Amino acid sequence: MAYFMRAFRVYRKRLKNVLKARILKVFPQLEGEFPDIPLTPSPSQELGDFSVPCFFLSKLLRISGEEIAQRVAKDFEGNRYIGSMEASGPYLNFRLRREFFYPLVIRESLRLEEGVALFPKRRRRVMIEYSSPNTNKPMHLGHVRNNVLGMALGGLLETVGWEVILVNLVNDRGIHICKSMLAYEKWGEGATPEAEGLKGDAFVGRYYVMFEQSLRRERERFMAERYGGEGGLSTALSLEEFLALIRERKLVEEGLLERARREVRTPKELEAFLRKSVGKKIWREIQRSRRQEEQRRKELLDEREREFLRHSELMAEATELLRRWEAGDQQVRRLWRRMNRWVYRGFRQTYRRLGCRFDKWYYESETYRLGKELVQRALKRQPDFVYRRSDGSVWARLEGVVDGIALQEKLLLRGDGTSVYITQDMGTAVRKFQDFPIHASIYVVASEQRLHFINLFEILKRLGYRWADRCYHFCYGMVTLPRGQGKLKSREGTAVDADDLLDDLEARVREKVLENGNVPPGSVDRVVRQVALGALKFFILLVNPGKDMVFDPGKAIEFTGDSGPSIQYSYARIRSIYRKASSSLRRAFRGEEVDYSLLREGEEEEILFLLFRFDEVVWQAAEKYSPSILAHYLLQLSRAYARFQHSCPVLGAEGRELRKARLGLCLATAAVLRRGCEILGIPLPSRM
RNA sequence: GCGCCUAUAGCUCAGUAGGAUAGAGCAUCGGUUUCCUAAACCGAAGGUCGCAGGUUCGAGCCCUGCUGGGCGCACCA
Repeated sequence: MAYFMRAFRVYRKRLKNVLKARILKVFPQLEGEFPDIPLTPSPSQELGDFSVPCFFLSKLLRISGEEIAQRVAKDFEGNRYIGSMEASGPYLNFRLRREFFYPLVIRESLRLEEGVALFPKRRRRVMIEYSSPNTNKPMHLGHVRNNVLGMALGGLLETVGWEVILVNLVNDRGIHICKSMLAYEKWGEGATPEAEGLKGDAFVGRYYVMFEQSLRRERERFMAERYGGEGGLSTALSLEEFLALIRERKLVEEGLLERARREVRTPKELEAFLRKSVGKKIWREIQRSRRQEEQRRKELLDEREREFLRHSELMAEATELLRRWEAGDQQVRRLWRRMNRWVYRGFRQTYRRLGCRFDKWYYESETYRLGKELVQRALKRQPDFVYRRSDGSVWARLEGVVDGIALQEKLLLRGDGTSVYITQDMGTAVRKFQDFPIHASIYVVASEQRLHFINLFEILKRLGYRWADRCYHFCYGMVTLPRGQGKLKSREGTAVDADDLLDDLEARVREKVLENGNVPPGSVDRVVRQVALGALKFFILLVNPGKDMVFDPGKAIEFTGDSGPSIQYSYARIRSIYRKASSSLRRAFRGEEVDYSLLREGEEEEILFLLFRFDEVVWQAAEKYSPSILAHYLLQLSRAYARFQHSCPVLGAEGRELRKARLGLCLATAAVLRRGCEILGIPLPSRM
């Protein structure tokens, strides 16, 4: 018995060989330079099971696809694999022999239930860094996407044979942590998460928000004092300001402006109004003026912000804490350790809920100095690449174009010798390859950091690390709130907290579970957790990682339709059928031959052909780093199963042989759903 | 100002390395339960695939331009 699932691949190979032989019989001149056959599922069952678009040979043969298809199909007599062939335009459609194909699909799928691997081991290790939270606040929706994608990617790579090392690089030091610490020192009055009945990370996050709020108040006072009422100036122009700007620059006639004033209520509407009413040239001029004005304001605001930060007492205190932390001040370190412990305790709970696994934890407080040494060494050994400026700062001379992006000089050490973000990441990258014999290193980090990683990998490459081009930034899009609410801002407390989200989902699931009453009381809690998690994860995994996604906390996650619970539901119903099957039927199914060619309904066929694609889908999802491919497939299978179950009775089918065959189909479907969900990190309850 | 990403049904998303008539779900309207879990099933309606060109037997997918949206271009992380 093979230790991995290979029958599908062998079968596809044979199928192609048979097709190739047939084509060669008709076109012997193709011998020697035969291209790979593009085998695709037929668009509809009426046409056939599989199709080959014959364009792929028309260049070689210099015959139209139509004629090729016709000549290949003509007088085909059938063989062990293929029953019949038919040309339809340039497509060669054919049907498989059921008596051979069906048992193959079902038996092979059932082996998944016995724990058979999908692919052989590759004896290669890959490290995946994901999650990487800051320890000053709880994880929010953005982290949830990261965690869910990280785990799913790990599952996929493991499935295709990699040994996967999952790591978390915790950002446990820096000014943001000092902000929480300062607020706690000032206003905490010795409170603890236990005393407040709060999760540790939520507790600490509260002080971070407190700091930011006080800072905002301080900013407002400062701006009001220094700049009068204009303290609250914003970058974007208000309607009045926009109108005034256009008048001041005499860009359009007074009359038009008056009309605009009557018809328009917001800057956005004014924009639309003007675009319609003025010529292209003037419109451009307006756009340019507006941008100019906004740029001017931005610079002004930035200058004022810098000025404020220089004078801010709170910031001064936070910076002082950071300085003492770096100097190893015992008291500060004690507080830091204490607060971080609280946070980790909270994080571990959340990770447990989300089903995250980490094989190794890295802490920036331990790794942040590593990069400095690299820089110092490069400064000596590669002066043409890494050099010091007169102000003491150290730079990398990056140039050229990578992925369409022109590289620029990059700061590696500040004038005072301290390291910056990229310096730390350089050190950690090297550390990873020292700690583990890994072949590749993947970073699951949001797309806003694309440039950072391009720079990082390029620097490592220039420093002579061969593995630099086996580092990969798995970037995923931002999670945004609907209706232009923009980013989730944890500072302002507008972020959707991961724990709150799960709590909310669980409450809704619980209601439904209790209402349905299919779950024994002792299992309700577990099932509720599984279904809520399935809903959340599936919602995220369904979306292509590269794309931004809109998350509407109120509406986004439904338990109906394209959702995790709908897949869990299909699975639960199969388990239910199996539970209700008589023991004699189960025995017969296990012990006797089953005639799967009895499965002749369209609904049954649809499932069989989907099952047959499972290994390919997983392979492709892994190859493309795209869990959404697998997620969509599972949904498709689950839908097909629901249709089948609606129209084909299993236990009530006519005849014991048909009952056996259908039971096999159900269990094969369950096996594939289970394995697929397992890969993605989605739990499947057997009742719900 | 420069660069990267993106634009598919009212909304949220798919679209398999150019291939047959562009698909799901939600929402809307209509139907299905003495039957293995109605978190389901069936049907209707909904589209100039942002706009304009180009490449070829063929383009939602590739190229060019334009427009809208997101992100980036820190001695922040």
